Amino acid sequence: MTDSIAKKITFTVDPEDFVLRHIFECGQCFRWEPVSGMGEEPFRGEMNGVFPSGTDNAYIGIAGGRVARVSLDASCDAGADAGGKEATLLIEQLNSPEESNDDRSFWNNYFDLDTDYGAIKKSLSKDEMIRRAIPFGHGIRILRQDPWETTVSFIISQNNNIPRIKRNIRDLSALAGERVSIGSSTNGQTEDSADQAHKDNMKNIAANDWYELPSPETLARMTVDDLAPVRLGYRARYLIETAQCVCERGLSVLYEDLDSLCGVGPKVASCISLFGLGRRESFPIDVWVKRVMKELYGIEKPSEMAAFAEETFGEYGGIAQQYLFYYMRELG
DNA sequence: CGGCAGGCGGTTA
DNA sequence: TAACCGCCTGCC
Repeated sequence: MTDSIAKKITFTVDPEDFVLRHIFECGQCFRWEPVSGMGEEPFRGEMNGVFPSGTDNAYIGIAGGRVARVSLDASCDAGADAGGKEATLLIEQLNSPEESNDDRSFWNNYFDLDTDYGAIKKSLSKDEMIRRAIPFGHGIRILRQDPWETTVSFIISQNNNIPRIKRNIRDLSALAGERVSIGSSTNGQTEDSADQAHKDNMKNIAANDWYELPSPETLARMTVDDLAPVRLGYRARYLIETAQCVCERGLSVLYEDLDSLCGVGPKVASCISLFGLGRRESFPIDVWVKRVMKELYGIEKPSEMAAFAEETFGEYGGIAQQYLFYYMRELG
């Protein structure tokens, strides 16, 4: 990474409520990868969520058209008051979108830094299971992601695994998205598919450059054949049809409207609401949650889980879901 | 080789 | 409305 062109933005955060690994590895986002220490070239290989030893506090990724390296310095100590710890969140941003005049407010919003997670944890701790789950994922925060990106991401996520979801999103962006200009990158274009050659070519592009997700307008004009190199499987048609709907009607904020999109059912609509629309009460029910609900609360019927979550977790259902997820993951 | 992965669409009772 | 099945793909 070329330090000279990076814009540095810092925030003071409470490390108890802010852990990059918890934020980026919980399955809410798919465009961040762990990178090794200061000053080194970022490594963006297929990590499958595994960290190189000792380098779990820096990530590189893209959000809101901004490519950035994000790190947290853990070397901090208590302030004079209240015994609260502090850490510095450092964002080294490599580019700025054309019309952006306030990158700082973008990241402040993206990481939802005005929300007091300590208070949320306290509220959720009224439930004994959540109280026990929190230590395993205490630094989670629900990011405020772009609704369209969230929609695309979670349509792709169905019946899929995280490494491939990440790869699909990256390849889709490389194939059809706008290249992000960060000053020193190579140029590359591909058109038709001699399959293997195209695949290799695209891998090279994706490895060296950053691309934004294609817009609804771009995707709506594409065909399943156009998207074949990305190897989305049956999800390609879902994406195109959804893009066409969004172009015609806009992306609704209503759950019922989201649910009616092609390739979007209850789980994906809940994820869009939670991760893309800031609806913290939204409680996505996936296979992991079903296991948790059975193991910890003895609820076996999926049809009863939403109501249970609403009663038990209320306005913070989505955040409770994240703590439970980490709890379950740790316990295996 | 079959099983499976952070669901959904479509079809049946 | 609940239960079932097939699905692209990649990895084990």
